Amino acid sequence: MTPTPTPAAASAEWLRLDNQICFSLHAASRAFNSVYRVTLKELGLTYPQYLVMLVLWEEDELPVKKLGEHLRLDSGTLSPLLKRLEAAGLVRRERSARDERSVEVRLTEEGAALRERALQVPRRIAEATGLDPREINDLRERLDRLTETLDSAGLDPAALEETPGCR
Amino acid sequence: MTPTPTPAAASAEWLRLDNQICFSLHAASRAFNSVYRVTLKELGLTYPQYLVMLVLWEEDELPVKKLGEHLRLDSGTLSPLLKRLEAAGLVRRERSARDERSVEVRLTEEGAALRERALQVPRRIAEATGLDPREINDLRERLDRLTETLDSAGLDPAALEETPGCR
DNA sequence: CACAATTCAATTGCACACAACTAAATGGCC
DNA sequence: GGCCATTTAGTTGTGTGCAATTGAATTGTG
Repeated sequence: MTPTPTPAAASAEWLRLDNQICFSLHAASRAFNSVYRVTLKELGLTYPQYLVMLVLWEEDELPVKKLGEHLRLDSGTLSPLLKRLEAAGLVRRERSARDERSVEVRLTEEGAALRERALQVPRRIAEATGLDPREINDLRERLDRLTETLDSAGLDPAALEETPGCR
Repeated sequence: MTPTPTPAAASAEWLRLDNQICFSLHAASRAFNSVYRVTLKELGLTYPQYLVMLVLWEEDELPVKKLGEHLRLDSGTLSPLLKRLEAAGLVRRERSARDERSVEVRLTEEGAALRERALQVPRRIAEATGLDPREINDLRERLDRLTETLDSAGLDPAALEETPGCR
């Protein structure tokens, strides 16, 4: 099938393979998102909002900055998202007294209470994946390692230089 | 650590596990997206636009509908995206003569020529993942199976009913 | 032929995601 | 104390992603 063809043909082959892998990741990500959307609809949360609530259910109160580090999201994404959560009555935002640059995000009673209804979400998602906990855990570890590798590769500008064939 | 605790505690544990898995997927997806963004910048393409171009480099011409089936995207996403590609001079859109509901998308010469410069993209991405082709293929297959399972689970409204504990 | 159901692309509205920028507050240094 | 670099949220602009709707074209049925 691929008997070490010419370099150009090999690149073309890679372009097809790449086609497959980026399709796969893109599709899986959106399929997951879709399942979460359906499941979270009755809680009135979007998927990213659910992620924020997950952190808050563990931490109870923390500045936007810390939230962003947990979720790898910047203020451009979090500011409007948190405003919507505040408008929904699930969180409060208030300037820190100690450091007025910082905004502390904390759960309202309503927000804390929502956790009870959210307890059923993970099981539903796990069922939808059709995987057992061991497989889920394995996939999670792979994805974490992949993310770490991608981050370190992506943030390094030198990586672009040391790649021959750019010109 | 988890010696078959009370049901409520078990759900709480799942909520933490779920925390991990959805973080992982979310982060991996965006990390990938980020690497593609950097790599595609010099081609003047976004990641979804690159996906569209990949299809067109294989198919050369096809209606928006088919494109959407390949990519699992609807016209709400594709219409503005294709307009941008057209504005960039990479594709042409024209009403089909046979069926005037349909819009045929085809590459311009410039769009076809861009393929040459895109040939180096897959290798860069593969390098950034730090995985060998076998591992990439394995991951791809897992993701494809997962997507298939998620889609069939998500589109079935009965799945919500047969889940006890919703009330 | 007429009419209803279907198909297809486009549009609208909402919610991320992220780059780039702004503005306020803080901390370090002289 | 005064000044400057840094930190922190927020804002703006662009580009998806998707649900819901619109409108034109086509197909099926009587």
